[in-house]
Amino acid sequence: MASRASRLKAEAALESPWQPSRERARQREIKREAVILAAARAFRQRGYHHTSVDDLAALLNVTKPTIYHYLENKEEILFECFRTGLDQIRGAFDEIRGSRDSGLARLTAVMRRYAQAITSEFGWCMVRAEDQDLSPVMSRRINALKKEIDQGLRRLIEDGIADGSIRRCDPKITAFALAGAMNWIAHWHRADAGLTPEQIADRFIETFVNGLRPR
Amino acid sequence: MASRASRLKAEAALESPWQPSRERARQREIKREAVILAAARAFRQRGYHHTSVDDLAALLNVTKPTIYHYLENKEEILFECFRTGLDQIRGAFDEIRGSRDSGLARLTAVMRRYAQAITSEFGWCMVRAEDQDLSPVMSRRINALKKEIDQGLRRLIEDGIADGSIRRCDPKITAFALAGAMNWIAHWHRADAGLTPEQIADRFIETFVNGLRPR
DNA sequence: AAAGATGTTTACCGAGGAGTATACTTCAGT
DNA sequence: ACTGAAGTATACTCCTCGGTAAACATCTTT
Repeated sequence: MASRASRLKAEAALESPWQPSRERARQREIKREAVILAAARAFRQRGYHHTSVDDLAALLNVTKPTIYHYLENKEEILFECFRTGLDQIRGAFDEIRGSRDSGLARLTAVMRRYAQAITSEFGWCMVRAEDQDLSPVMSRRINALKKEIDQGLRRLIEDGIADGSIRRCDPKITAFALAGAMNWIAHWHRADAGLTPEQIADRFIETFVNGLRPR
Repeated sequence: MASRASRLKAEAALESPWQPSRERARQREIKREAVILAAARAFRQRGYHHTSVDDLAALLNVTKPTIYHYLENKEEILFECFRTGLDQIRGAFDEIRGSRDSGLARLTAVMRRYAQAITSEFGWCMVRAEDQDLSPVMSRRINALKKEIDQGLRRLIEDGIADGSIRRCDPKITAFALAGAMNWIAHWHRADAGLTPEQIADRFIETFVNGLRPR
């Protein structure tokens, strides 16, 4: 909507001599991210549908049209929260890319970062936000990211089986179990009390690695 | 459904001189439950906030005030969906009450029923519906039920440790991991394709019991 | 058959909230 | 200082949707 003008502008940005000053663009980006962070917090606390754009604006000491100056609509706000969280987890996979550690070692490394991401401000959005609140296009983009993470987990499990660090098992179902346990952290974890993300991750790893049956 | 109704009618006919009113109360209960079931389906498919009471009414070929004749408000509809799902899981614990099996054996029995409940129509409501959509009073009731289930899992794990069927571990964190993996099934399971609840449960049990490390 | 209870509908209300038209303000570059 | 772009606010619009009043219909009891 406001988009046509700004899209055209964005396209022209590299060509035109009248680029907005670097500083201004930076400020804009900072503000945009502030909106997204405030939204992630509010969504986690009150839920998406119980947080109005006016609420967000009030949290940032501005008014609603200001929010719309930085983001197209409420859906885009949610999408960015979603994406930010998922990107953190994808980052975990980037970090172990090229590592020569065993599959299991790499898997546990990912799980530690995973736990951090899930307990971050954006954890809620990743886990609780619903497809239904996103347009089909955005929803597909999110699902692609989620699938990437799922495939990454399976791949690590397969690698672990291949190198002998992980017992022979069904990578798909094992990945589901792992992801489920991790994602669910967002439902019960409270930052103010209890275990740190690292502690949770370590105990989950212990649980999954050793199994319930006595050895 | 029709068969169930007529069976109940036959039973009532033999029991009571107040047969008509009994029958009526029964019909009322049946309709009330039909609303709840339709709601559970719709919530799972479209989400709570994207399902209006008018939508529900349309699904049942009635109008909105009819819905309100059977349930106080939309919150109560959600609450009943929630409760129905959670009760199924609580039922799993009732079934093993008094069993002399090992802790691990009882735990796996519960997990099988748990998987069934989670993949039922009401699975979504248990897992995805948000506290925020319930009044504090209802929310507390739901949380009490959830806590009961959590305590039940921990108890089984503790029993298993005591009787030697389960490795020494932190019951709290283990219960969280188990519940998380199970609850997450609601996010990826599609009834029309893939594994049955029993198959999922069995593979999860295998995963948790044996662990990732080769034995 | 009348009277009441139960069930269902039509037609409405009012709140909340997403999004916008438009005007005012600030600031960067000339 | 002047001009245009960027940023912000005021003051709306419009629509969805939860909930309800009151009438209409049907069934039960006497």
